[in-house]
Amino acid sequence: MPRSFLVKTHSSHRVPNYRQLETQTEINGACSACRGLVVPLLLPDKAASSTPGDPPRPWDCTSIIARISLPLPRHEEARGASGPDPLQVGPVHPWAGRAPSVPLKDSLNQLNLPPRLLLPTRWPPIPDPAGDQAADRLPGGAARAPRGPGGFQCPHCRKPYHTLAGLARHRELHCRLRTPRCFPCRHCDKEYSSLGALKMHIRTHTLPCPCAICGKAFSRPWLLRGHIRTHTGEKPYTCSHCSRAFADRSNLRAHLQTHSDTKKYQCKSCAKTFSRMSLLARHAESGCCPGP
DNA sequence: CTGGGGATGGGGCCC
DNA sequence: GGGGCCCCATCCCCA
Repeated sequence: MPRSFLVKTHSSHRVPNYRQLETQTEINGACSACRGLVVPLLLPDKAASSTPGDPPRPWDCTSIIARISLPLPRHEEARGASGPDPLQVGPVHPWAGRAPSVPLKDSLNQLNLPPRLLLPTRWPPIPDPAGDQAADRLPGGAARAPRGPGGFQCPHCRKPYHTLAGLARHRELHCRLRTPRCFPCRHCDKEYSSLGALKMHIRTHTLPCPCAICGKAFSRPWLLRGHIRTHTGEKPYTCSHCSRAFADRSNLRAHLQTHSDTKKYQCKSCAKTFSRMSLLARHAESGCCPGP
C-alpha cells in the first residue's frame, strides 16, 4: 500500500479554490489550531521520507527489491524516441514531486539494478529564475510545480505556463480526461479525490504549525505536540515488558518488536527475521539477497 | 555490520 | 469540515 494510497481515486469536475485553501492565516500567521508563534519558515531542506509503494506482505527481501525497482516517471521515459500523446498521462510520479533523500538514493544505487532503474546521483535542479526564488521554494525546501521557460511547467506534459492559475487550469484538464473527480495540488504533482484530502495535503506545504521553542514548523498540531515532547522530555508511552518510556507510540510499537520472539520481517533467502522493515532492507542491501 | 531508539511525515478513520 | 488520533513508514544516529 503506497503511502500515497489516497492519492487518486476519483471525483468531480470541481476546481479547488486555492485562495480559500491557502488562507492568510496558514501562509503568514500562526496556526489557529495550535496557536503557535509567527516565525519565518526557512527550514533546512530535510530529506523527505519517501515511500513509493507499499510493500507486499509477507515482508521479504524480494518485496524490498520490488519496492525500489520503480518505473521511471512517464514523462522521463517519454523523453526518448517518439513521445506519447502528452495528454495520455501515466501514473502519478512515484515520489510525488519529491526526490528521495541522498542517502536513500545512494543505497538504492548500490543494488546492481538495471541502469534504467538507477536513480540519478544528483537530482536535476529546478529552474529558479532570478528574483523569484521564494515563489519556487516551499517551507522545508520542497519544490513547487516545476518552472520552465514559460514560467510554470506541467509535470505531466511539460507544457509551459506563465502563471500558476494557468497551469492549474491545464492540470485540471489532465485530470478530467482521466477521471471524473480530481483535485491537483498546485505545489506538487499529487492529485486527490476530494477537496478535503487536498486541503489536508496542502498543509504539508504550508506548514502552519510552528514550534514556539525552536521555530520548526509542522503540518498538523498533533505533529507539533509530538515535537514539543522532544523539548520537554515527556514520555507518556511505557513498555509493559521493561518499563522503558517513549515519547511516541510508534516508537513504542517498534520497541515492542524487540521483545517479540517472532520478528515480523523475514529474509526470503536466509530466513533471518528482523524487527523492522528497515533492518530487513539493510540486510538485503548488504548482499544476502542478490538481485535478478 | 547490526540492532535499536528518536524524530518525523502523511493518509485514513472516527467523532 | 476540522481536529485528534491511529497506523505505517522512513531517516538519522548511536551503541
